[in-house]
Amino acid sequence: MADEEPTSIWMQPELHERSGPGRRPGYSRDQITRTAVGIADAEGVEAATMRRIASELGTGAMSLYRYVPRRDDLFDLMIDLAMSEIELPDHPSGDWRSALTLLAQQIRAAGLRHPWLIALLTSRPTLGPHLLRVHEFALGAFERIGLDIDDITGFVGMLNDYIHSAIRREIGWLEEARRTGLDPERWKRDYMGPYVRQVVESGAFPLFSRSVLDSRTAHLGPGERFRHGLDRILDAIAALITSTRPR
Amino acid sequence: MADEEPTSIWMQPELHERSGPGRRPGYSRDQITRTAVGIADAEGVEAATMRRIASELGTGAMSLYRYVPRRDDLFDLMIDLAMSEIELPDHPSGDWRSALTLLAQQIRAAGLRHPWLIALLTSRPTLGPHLLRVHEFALGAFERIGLDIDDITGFVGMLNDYIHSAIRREIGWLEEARRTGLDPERWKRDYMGPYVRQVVESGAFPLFSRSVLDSRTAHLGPGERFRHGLDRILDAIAALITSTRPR
DNA sequence: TCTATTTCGCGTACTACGTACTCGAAATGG
DNA sequence: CCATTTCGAGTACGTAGTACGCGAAATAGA
Repeated sequence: MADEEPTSIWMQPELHERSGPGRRPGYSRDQITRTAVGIADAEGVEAATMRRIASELGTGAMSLYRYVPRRDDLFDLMIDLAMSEIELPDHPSGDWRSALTLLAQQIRAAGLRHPWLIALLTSRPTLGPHLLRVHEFALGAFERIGLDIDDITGFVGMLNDYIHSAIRREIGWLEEARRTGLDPERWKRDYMGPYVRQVVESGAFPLFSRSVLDSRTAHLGPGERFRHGLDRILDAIAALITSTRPR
Repeated sequence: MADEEPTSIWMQPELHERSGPGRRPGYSRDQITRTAVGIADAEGVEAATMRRIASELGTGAMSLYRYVPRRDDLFDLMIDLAMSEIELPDHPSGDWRSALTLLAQQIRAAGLRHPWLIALLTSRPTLGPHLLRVHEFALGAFERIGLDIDDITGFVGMLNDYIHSAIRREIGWLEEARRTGLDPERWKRDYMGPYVRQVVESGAFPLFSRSVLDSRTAHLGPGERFRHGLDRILDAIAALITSTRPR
């Protein structure tokens, strides 16, 4: 009857078990979302088109619009499905560093399993229930040591900023290679490599060049590098905690 | 003759003043990029289509492909044009904190002038000359106090993570409102507002709710909030510097 | 000045996207 | 069994990026 009010996907009820006449829905948001995630994992988020998802389900593209108002809402559902895979205790236990290290590694694992996740997550303001659950866990880790809510929010923000950026750095050029259709090794050697070499050899950016050439951490595996940076951030937060709350 | 090697846009020469027969180019990468930036600033990056840019220049879409191999390369050019507006001394002077504060505020100003900048910058690995210049400046601020190159890279990364995320937070939902076609006030009240209210009232996420309701920093203006978070990060870096380099 | 050669401008066209509209099919309550 | 309601999905529209190809323009050499 009336226009659907434009509001968050989380407020709009799913097609339900009703009482009353009429056909029963043959699909579900969850089923559609899982299909979309499967395609996006394998071929990139840009392959998860409405037509493609529908054909994977053996139906027509327009059928999906009975379940999801717009494609962007499907992105929100995909994000939250990925976040639902993050396994955390009901409440942070032990010291805050180990709780947040667990959190960070879970998010990293999800980000590697779903290379589109971080890009979507940071490109739209979304607040699905599982994202809220994870966020609440992070807030809880700091709350246990009695900090002000604004400080907590700030620290969780710092941590999130690092986690997201580090994952992006880890998969960024892999994704770029996939998008441009080259295999990653060729991309690095033929596409970006020559340009970086020219920049280095030009001598115009000596510190950048040193960071490319003289890195002692280059031998670290990706997981170790992530962990190293994470420890750095946690050190920084620890320092801020002791300095802002000496009373 | 031979296929154009797929390589970075910065390696591919512009159509030039040549010697030899043939027509002279009537446009330039710079002119095309400035047009694209103008459209993106006013109507969002998704409005800066090849057709639209071309029609703004009074020509056809395919003409642009004489100057830019793919639309993605145009994004790289747009990013670097925006970065070119960042004014910095040739070398960092004074203490590192004031140098980096200047840097951060310049980047924030550019990010507000060009609301698409941070989204593009963090969604693709790009290294244009002006981005390198800005990066080199940040590295230089730390180099003056005699740090190891890996530490410098880490600190600059921390700082960049904050700057980008903070700007994203500042303009994120404004951009989302524009994308969905609502005016920002209605978006906040009608779209996201009811959902957040429901989440808060459900009581399921008490710390998140407190961060929404009890924020003492809510009265701060955007610039002050940015500055406040920036000082926090610089404090954290300062603490790391004294702890990793007490010798 | 004429002409051969090179390069630019850009019209046409193809594929693929999101999604509005519509209506027949299906399933249930009475 | 039928009236009512809801789902499934085909068709179609507008808009992307961009491959292809050709006529127009401009210069170098004669």
